[in-house]
Amino acid sequence: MDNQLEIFLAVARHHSFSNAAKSLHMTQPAVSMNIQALESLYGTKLFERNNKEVTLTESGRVLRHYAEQIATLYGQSQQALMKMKETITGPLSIGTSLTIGEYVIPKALVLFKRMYPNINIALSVANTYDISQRMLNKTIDVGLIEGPVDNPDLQLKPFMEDQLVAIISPNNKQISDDIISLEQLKSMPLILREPGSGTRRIMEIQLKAAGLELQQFNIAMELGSTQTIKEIVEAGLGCSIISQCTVIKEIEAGILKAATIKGLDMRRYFYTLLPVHVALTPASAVFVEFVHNIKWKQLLIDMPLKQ
Amino acid sequence: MDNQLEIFLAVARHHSFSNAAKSLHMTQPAVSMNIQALESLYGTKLFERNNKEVTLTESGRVLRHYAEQIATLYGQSQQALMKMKETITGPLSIGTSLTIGEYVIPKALVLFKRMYPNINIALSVANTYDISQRMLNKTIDVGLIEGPVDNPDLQLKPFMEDQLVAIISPNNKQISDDIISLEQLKSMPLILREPGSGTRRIMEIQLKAAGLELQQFNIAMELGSTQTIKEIVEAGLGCSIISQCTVIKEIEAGILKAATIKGLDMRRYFYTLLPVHVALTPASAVFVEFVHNIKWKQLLIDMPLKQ
DNA sequence: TAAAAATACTCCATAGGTATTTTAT
DNA sequence: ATAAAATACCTATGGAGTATTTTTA
Repeated sequence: MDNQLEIFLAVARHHSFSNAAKSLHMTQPAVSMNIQALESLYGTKLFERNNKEVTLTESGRVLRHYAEQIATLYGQSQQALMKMKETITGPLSIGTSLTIGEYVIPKALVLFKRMYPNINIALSVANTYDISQRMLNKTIDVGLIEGPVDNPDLQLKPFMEDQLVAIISPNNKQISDDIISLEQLKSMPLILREPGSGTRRIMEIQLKAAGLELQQFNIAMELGSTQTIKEIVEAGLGCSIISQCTVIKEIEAGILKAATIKGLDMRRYFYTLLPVHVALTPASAVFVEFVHNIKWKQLLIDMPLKQ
Repeated sequence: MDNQLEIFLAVARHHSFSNAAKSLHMTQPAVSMNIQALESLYGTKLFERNNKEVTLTESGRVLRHYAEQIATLYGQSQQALMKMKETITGPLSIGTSLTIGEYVIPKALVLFKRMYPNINIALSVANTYDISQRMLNKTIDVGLIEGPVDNPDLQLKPFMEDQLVAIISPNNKQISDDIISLEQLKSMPLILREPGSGTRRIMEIQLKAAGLELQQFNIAMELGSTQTIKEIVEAGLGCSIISQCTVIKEIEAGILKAATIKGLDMRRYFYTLLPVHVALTPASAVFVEFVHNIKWKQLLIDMPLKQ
């Protein structure tokens, strides 16, 4: 609801600016400013401040009367919209590629389930080809994948930008500035995802675009598990090239260090995969909507949900 | 009221983002963004956009139901607070010095009267001494003055910062950068307010502080009318030193050019003048409150009310 | 192709934080 | 002296504007 009225009500309830601030998870000066703004908006003092007690003025009491009604209406409107979402029910089968299924979707599903509690989600993780096949079999409703699928019965639409980054141990002092050169990369043991994975594919394409071959690098290992790669890099046994979104938490925590590769454009997109000619179930429709409109950056950074 | 809901209602009413934008005096992209923000807040599409028609979704209709109630409550709260202000009545006699009475107070009084329609204001303009005398006679309730009054029965409190600036004709190409040096000032015919005026007093004090005397300047005229001074300067017959707040409009319009004087701190304050031991009438109390809390800068710049 | 909405990009205002001061008991 | 609110100052974010692109009837 209107934030200033909410602050006003909190102050009225607590008889204190500082306590209201605490309850609202903001600082006391911020509360003061908001109340002053309201007071100047209405042209009236709303609180009497004697420094042991904050009490409503007569105008303040009048405003509280309305503010409380407004607050309950906001609450009711949210409940009503929530109710509408509860009417959307049914099973929803989602197929995702490995990276998305492990690192991108989990947090989003929590949010989605909170919004649509009566949609029952089944998530299966597989490679891009399998997902496209299941889509055609109609064993999944929606696919979330990293790369292209060439099938006239399937449609792709990007929902999120990702970027491959080089990751190294933060103990490695050679790399500064969050930028790494191709020469530096060649000099280090490289740990990669297995051939055929979406991540690997993008990397090969981009290297080719820059006139390079993987053979020129010192490939130490090829692994099917993102988690294993991260642990090996963390142990200082080499560097890897990997989706940014899989290492956000480790970078924040200082466990790993990420660097963009000079001269390479490592951006790529994640896509929703849908059948072209089949009508969506309501559950699928709202899920696809949701996936395309959610603010992924905020979600992945600000919601460090234990995975 | 909550701005986003207002925008939402406008779009619902107009069945159009662009028309809603016009009615709200904002741009179409701004409206789009606000609706998108609401939609992502509630996690639901609120409008169906087919490019000839914008219609509410079912969720949108639900939200409208509540938004309309919220809107009327906001309106009612304002009316209720307004009613309270209408209960404050009676005469209010204000005495001001020349600059304040001519250039500062008029716009504020319009606002004040709108807030407290049943307070009847009498404004008299006089010099600081006369005002202090009338205060002691109790022929005025509140004084607004530019300088100090030394009387134990009267109290002063600053309510606004002002600054003296040099003003010249914009045709004068010698002065650039909005800064003028004392040497440049000495070389020009100077038109001043009469001795004894608050403006003149401040200027003399500041010059003395900088080790200068007025005799060192080329004083061409001494006038009791701010308006006349402005017109003479506008005609290019010299420069003057005058309250910034008296020339805001002319500077905006490019009729006059203002410059701060290098090396001099020409700030000064305007004060409310009240009796120390006399209880204020409600009308006086709210007026003094009003004068101290109003955002003068915005008022003087943004509200070019024909004076 | 013509309208209306969405996007890209830039800039400025403002909201909120930290640090400090003022106030009142 | 102490606790609470106000103020000063700063920074970052977001909101709104302009210009442009996309959409779809």
